[in-house]
Amino acid sequence: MHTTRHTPANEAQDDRILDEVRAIPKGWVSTYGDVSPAAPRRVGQVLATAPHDVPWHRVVRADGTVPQGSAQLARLVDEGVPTRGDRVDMKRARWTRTPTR
DNA sequence: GGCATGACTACTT
DNA sequence: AAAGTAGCCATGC
Repeated sequence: MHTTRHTPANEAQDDRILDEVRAIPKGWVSTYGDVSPAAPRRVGQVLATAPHDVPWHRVVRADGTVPQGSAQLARLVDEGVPTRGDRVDMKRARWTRTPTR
């Protein structure tokens, strides 16, 4: 099927990633693995160049640590995300998108 | 076209 | 609990 269309990478995949991140409610967080199980590293690379309407700070590591340090943690705390020291309390803050629909 | 890099994850010591 | 190792996808040189 003609492989990729026109531009770098599967634009669709990157778009889907951004869409997932936009869907994370305020006060909650998601993990790279949740956004893209097959390519968690891809998520970070996309977020690095993502538009400002994307709540990048709501994406954290699976163990609750935040890649962007205090800058990111401060935003999360400000939104009411439960934290434990310098990491997010994943038991309470991890958000799973709405079930298959 | 091969090799290194990155906002990762899971498994093993 | 912490550190090391291997696996993963796409990008850039």
